[in-house]
Amino acid sequence: VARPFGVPAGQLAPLPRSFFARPSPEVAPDLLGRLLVRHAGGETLVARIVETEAYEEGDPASHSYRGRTPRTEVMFGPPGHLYVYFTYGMHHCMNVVTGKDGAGSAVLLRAAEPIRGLDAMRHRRGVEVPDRLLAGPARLTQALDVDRTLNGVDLVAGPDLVVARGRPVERDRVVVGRRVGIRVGLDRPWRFAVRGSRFVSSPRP
DNA sequence: TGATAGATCGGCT
DNA sequence: GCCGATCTATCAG
Repeated sequence: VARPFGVPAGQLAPLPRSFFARPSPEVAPDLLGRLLVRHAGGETLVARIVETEAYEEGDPASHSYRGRTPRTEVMFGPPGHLYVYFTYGMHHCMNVVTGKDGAGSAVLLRAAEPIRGLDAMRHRRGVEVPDRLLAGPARLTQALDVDRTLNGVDLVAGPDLVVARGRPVERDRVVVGRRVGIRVGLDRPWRFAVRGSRFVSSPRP
């Protein structure tokens, strides 16, 4: 079979919008094993998602909790788009918008396994070991050159960034745990990771 | 591995 | 003003 970017061609088809139009706790584990295909700097970067977190409307840990604001506008928009925010004065984090238009829910992408474009990622991150290139939400955005200029882009149509089919991870290969870096909403076990993957961020679930 | 401090600024109270 | 869906360096064990 043809392997355009180091993966079978069939895995590069974008996920349909209907995939994202579900509650985030349902979409988040289903994103594991999917591929991020990023076109930047004249080349194509590919990474396999290994860790995600769900954020819902009515969830005190979610940016959407206090309602619609200029920052969270995209989160309340139609599913299948990218929500990027800036935090701690220096980091960007990226989310996939989920649920129905108007819902205010999203899935934070926390870690991925680098598949293609390792050298470009190493260059942007200033790190050599593959295990550390994409292991954390801000590391992921830095390596893939994602910032607020990509806020709101369509992940189904592309072309800047696409979430492709990849190969979904079986339920018994998924670890569930507490979300990281929050002080409220800890009762919702909405962190999902590929069991045993060395590309997952710490603390390990 | 675990705990801790510092960096640095936009968003919202 | 306060604090954050974080990261890195550094120190202790």
